[in-house]
Amino acid sequence: MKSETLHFFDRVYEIAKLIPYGRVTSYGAIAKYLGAARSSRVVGYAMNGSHGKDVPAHRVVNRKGLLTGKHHFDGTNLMQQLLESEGIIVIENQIQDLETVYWDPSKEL
DNA sequence: CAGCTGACTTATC
DNA sequence: TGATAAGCCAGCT
Repeated sequence: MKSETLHFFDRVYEIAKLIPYGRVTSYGAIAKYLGAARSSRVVGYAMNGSHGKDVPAHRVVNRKGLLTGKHHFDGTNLMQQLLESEGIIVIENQIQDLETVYWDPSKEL
């Protein structure tokens, strides 16, 4: 079971890729699904390495539905544009109707 | 080589 | 009930 230790990043990428269209999830949700609910920081940090990959990091937000990582995107409101493009309402970097678009891997998977 | 920071979350005071 | 502290892993200085 130790071989899965370093796969934390890869796991995050896998989950992020599984996020359905028009849905979003939180770092903690992914972390919890991986068995490390308190390692949510690592999930966000993993997104740092998602650059150049097929990981829809724009679909991953914090527990409050706030686009905390939007600052890390190429432009400024790119993350919001992508979410709105999927039918998600985003105002002031905060997702509206979060409960509606929220996607929990622990429940859906 | 060693310590700090960071796209967060949960628990405690 | 609101604010503070600690925890986690990996990359970077």
